[in-house]
Amino acid sequence: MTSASGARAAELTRELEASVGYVLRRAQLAVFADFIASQSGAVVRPGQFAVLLVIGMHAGLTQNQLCEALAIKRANLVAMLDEFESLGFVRRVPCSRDGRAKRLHLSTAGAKVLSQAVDAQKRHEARITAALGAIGRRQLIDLLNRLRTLPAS
Amino acid sequence: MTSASGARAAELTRELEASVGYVLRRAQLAVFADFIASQSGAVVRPGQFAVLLVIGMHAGLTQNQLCEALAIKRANLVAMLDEFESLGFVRRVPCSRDGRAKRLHLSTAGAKVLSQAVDAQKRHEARITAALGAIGRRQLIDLLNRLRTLPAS
DNA sequence: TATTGTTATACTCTATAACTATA
DNA sequence: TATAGTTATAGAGTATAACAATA
Repeated sequence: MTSASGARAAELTRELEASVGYVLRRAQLAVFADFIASQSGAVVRPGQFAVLLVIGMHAGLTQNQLCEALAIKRANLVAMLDEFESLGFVRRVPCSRDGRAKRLHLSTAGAKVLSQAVDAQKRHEARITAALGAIGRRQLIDLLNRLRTLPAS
Repeated sequence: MTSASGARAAELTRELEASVGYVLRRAQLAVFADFIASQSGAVVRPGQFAVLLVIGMHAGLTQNQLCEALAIKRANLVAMLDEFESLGFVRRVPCSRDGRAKRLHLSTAGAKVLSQAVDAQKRHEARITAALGAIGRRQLIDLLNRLRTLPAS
């Protein structure tokens, strides 16, 4: 145990710095902040970016498919789509084959916003590559993907 | 662009899987879920664990020092410490040298809860090491630490 | 019966402004 | 004046239960 007198911030977290969860969380916050800072004009948050990108790349997918792909709850997608629809970025189109489902499409305005966000994201990823190197970036993604399938307990 | 008909979840996120931010977030959620699942008895969330651990390892540090170390807002620490105090885990002791500050200490009960949480965290980290290997784990932490200092813009 | 989208709700995490008491 | 802790508040993110319409 260390005396608290004169303790500096870096010292206080020494034990936590060896914890994957802690370092992972701090890095994730920094990356998201950089993602936000990279935006110009209309600001799209990471979750919104993911939704717009998947709709843009897979026009006509249903809300349920989108939720399963991004691991978000159906109930939580509703408000985001309501906002995108009110901004004229996304259209919900009744599915002809299944009267319960709605297919999602980007409007021209939505495609433009997505395009700007993609440009910003490229600058953002370029800063990450500058920090890690291309090889380090690839290693990081591989290591993170291994964590996504941790045994349930 | 891919047809949405018959699209599977894994297909829909193909573009995002190359994004560090997306993979990082998904991994962070999985790691935190595993951290929670590793607990037995009293459940401590990751943020609570960090607070208890830093107090336990650096008894007598002030709330402000704790906040700077963990990058949390002073205002947001108050409720957590109120809860810990009401549970008898933490004591706030007026600082003799600075009448504004309060020094933090774990009670015996708090130390016991922390000890159990540390045991759980060791099992949690062991699962991570099993998934990544010791070398992969070290590489991951190094790569993540480089992301924590991304240029502001 | 089961599923899709929806509503309502609640809890956690985070952020800002303003207050108080001290320095 | 500046700082430490606090209060109040608001915005995101996430989770569950229940409902209507449809399968």
